[in-house]
Amino acid sequence: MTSSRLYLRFLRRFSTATGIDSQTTAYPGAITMSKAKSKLRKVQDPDKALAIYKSASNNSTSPLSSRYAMELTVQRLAKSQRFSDIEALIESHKNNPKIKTETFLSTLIRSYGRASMFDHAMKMFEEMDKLGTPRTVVSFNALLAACLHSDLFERVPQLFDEFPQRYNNITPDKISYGMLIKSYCDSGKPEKAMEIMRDMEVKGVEVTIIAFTTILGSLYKNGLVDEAESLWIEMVNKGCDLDNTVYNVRLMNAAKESPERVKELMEEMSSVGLKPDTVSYNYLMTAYCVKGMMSEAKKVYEGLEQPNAATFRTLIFHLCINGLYDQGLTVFKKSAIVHKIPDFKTCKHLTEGLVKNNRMEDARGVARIVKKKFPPRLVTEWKKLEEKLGLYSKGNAAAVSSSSQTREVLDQEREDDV
DNA sequence: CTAGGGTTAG
Repeated sequence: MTSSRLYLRFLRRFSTATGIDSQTTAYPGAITMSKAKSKLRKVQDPDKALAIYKSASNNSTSPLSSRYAMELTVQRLAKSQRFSDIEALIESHKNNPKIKTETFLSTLIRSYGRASMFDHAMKMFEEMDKLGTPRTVVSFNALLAACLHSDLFERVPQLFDEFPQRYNNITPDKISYGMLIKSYCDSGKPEKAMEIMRDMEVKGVEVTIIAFTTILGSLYKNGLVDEAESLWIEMVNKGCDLDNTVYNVRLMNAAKESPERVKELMEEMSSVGLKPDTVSYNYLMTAYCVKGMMSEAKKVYEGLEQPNAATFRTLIFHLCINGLYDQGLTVFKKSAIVHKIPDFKTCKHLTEGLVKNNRMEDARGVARIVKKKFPPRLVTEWKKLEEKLGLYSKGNAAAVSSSSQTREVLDQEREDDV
């Protein structure tokens, strides 16, 4: 279920916001914003996230890192459908004198977008006159971003038509156009996005590498490979400053073909002076996975300095598909230690596989980690699965302690909590 | 002191 749908459901149930103070405890000791960020990344519990954020929010710090910390906090709250808390948190920033600067206010608009609360984002945008904040393309772009993150693709073209007319200080720029392009791509209309691109060329608005990348990815995803290839050629001929992300989009498509094709493209990347990154290697790993070459896939994983959440999700999922639950368990433990455990479906696969192989103790070990790491809503869901699998039914109840392997992971967790 | 938009779902 998307967070925007959850939000709509929430709206039907509640009409007023509640304060956040009654529900949170102060986090002991002030910490720096960068410390807060690294703590926030590890924490899923929305109350802990709020407490960490509050303990850092009063320190003098760069707007960029405080924005990031706020967005992390908002995302944690959103996962638990704590929309009134999100509102209270974001609205509390209106007391900051910086609210009169457009960049600061735009950050708040974007944060609402992170929680799929587009109506709140819009309300903040409309309040700008009252707050005395100038309104230019900066806040307009923030509003478009909030719209995209709220999955309201069809509203972006609408805003694009109406707002520059309504507010004479708003002139869409290359980034506004980039988001218009993305809205069409997200709604599965890359042709329409191509039209906008041509339109930009006529109007003399720069088509950035990011806009190109958006369209390229959409063409590939919609199976328009020939169109994608000719767009790529066009980009190269124009002398576009190619970067990792655009190559990664090409690798995404190559991964559907073969590992060899991926390696070929990665070599091309290197030859133009780019260094394949974790995302690039993830596509190589994926290419091996879809061919069932799991030992090759694992080699790619083991060679990674910084495997990310997608690395773990993809590898564990495919190990499970291939019945390699033991290896899946090992990789899962690794993912837990670095706070990047896979999604619900993958964890479910793994646990079911372990149960099927009578590895009840290991299955319970996975379950314990999952319950510690998932947001509350998913934990509820997870407990239903445990019930169904009979994870703690009699006969299994004797061994309530988790296996020594998974206990190590949880011990590590406790150290992190201090 | 000029942000902000793009890539991984099996």
